[in-house]
Amino acid sequence: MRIRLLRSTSRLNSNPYSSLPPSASSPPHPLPPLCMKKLKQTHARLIRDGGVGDTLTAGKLLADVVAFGPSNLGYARAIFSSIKPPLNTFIWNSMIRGLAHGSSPADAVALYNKMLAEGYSPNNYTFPFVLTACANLVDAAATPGLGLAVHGTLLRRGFEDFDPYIQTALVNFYANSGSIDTARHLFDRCRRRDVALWNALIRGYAQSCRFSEAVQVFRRMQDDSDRIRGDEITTLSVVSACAHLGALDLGRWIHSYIGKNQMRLTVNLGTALINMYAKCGEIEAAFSMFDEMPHKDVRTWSVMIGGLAIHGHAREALLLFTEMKTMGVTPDSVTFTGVLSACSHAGLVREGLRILEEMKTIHGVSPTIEHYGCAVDLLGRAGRLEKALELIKGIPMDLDVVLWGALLIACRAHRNLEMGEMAAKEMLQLDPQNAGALVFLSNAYASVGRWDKVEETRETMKERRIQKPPGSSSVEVGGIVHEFTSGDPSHPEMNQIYAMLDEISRLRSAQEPRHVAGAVSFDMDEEDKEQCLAQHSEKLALAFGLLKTRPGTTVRIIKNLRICEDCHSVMKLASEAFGRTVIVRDRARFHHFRRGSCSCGDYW
DNA sequence: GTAGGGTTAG
Repeated sequence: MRIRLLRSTSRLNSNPYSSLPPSASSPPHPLPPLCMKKLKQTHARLIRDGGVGDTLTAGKLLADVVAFGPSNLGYARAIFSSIKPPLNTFIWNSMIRGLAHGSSPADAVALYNKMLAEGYSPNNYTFPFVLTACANLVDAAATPGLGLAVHGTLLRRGFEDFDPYIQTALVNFYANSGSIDTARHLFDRCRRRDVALWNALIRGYAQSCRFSEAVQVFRRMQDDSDRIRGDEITTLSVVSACAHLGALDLGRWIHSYIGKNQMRLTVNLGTALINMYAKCGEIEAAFSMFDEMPHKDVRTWSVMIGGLAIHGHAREALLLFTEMKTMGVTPDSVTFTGVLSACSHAGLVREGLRILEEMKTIHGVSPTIEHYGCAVDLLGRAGRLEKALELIKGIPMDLDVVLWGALLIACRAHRNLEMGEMAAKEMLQLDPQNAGALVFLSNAYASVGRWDKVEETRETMKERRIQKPPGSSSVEVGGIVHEFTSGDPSHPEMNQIYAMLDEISRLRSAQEPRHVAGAVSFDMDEEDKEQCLAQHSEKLALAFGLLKTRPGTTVRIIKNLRICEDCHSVMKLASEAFGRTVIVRDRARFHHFRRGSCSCGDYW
């Protein structure tokens, strides 16, 4: 399958949207910087006329400035500190509000504490602001104490039970602080639930990577007696959850729900849907939607480029990147992650390195550790391990686990034990609990018969109580997502699944006699080889999908780890033998298996 | 006079 970008390439130098009606679009950037200028003029006039000395007037000015967003925080602070006491609650609230959305939300909490210390009384407006600040703290999960104290204060003052804004802010705070179950508890206790409260919980689950529960909450919202209708924000969160889950049927349903409820297909929604289709394996649907969007912002382009990248359509991703720039859209840090990952999945080493270089020199976007990670991945996959290591050594910032992890994966793929061992040790220095590094070491030592080292590594894992990440795969059959875990026999139809696996294995030995089930030459996959290869979760999902869908139907599998060589070849075989398209999304990318071969060209 | 919920990558 090729993405047909011919229309796109031929329109590189023209604006294809000029002929389209603007009705289905959002207005482009509505920010009016001129008004800020007007506010400053008002301020000047107030100073001249002496009106700024009036607390009420100064408060209004402050609130207006804050409403413009965090870019004017310095100015807001100056106004705030020029107001002579006694202040009123409105002024405190406005300043806390401004700080809560700024780069240092801790300042908002500090100001709130100062307000209390000086004997001012917070009101029902104060708490949503300060709770938002607590939720926005850089590491909200590590410092829940501030928000908990705010919660205590508002309870003591009798606020919790009647104000929906405070309740929503609380749910949001707990969800952001890693306590989604507490958030749920509060939600369940609320008697009147409006759409924002539902949204806070849905997003909370999504943010905690509990996507199925996010979807469940959305379904419950549909059935709720209050008959609350979802809005754009609800839809954005749910579509995003579908993308993570790979739940195509549900995603399509939401798409039609948008139509049925006469919701406007805004740039944001369109972008979320494009992302959903791409992440659910429907790259062509994603592309045609992209093509039809009359207005696109940087996210729309980034999502499409990233989507093409994970499907291995690197050339198309690069073409789109060029087109984006031609259209005057400035690429950002996320765009470059997509572009670099496109290069990486297709082995376009030279292009990738050039783009990494040009990020800074031409586009003024400083590479982050993630971009370097992509570059290490790019070199590593292509087998240029020494060059990857050299790149790592030249990185002008603190190295992280992900970066060494990229090298580790490359070492695993290219059987470089020595460098892999080094990378794993670096990872363990940064994160002693890193399961991936320890599993690698254990498998790698086993592969060369270093049983003493194997034993030592396993002991370490036991001592540190590290669990191997279980491989799990899901397959959607009739709108229901079935999940399988490696070696877990608990599925009620396991006998049939095993029978199907046996059949595949017979087909296989007939075709490739050297591949007797379970025999592998080199023992360095992501999953532990103690578990029989035959029971890798994607094989269970494949067997189930083949059994439960009509002949000719595409089988779609989502897997949490990278697919191993053995499973990859089984998928190829099954696509041929059963005449099926099998689409597997693993941790890194998509594999489309058709007629015995894979879209990745065995490069992954 | 002021408020809560937002999509993209790794």
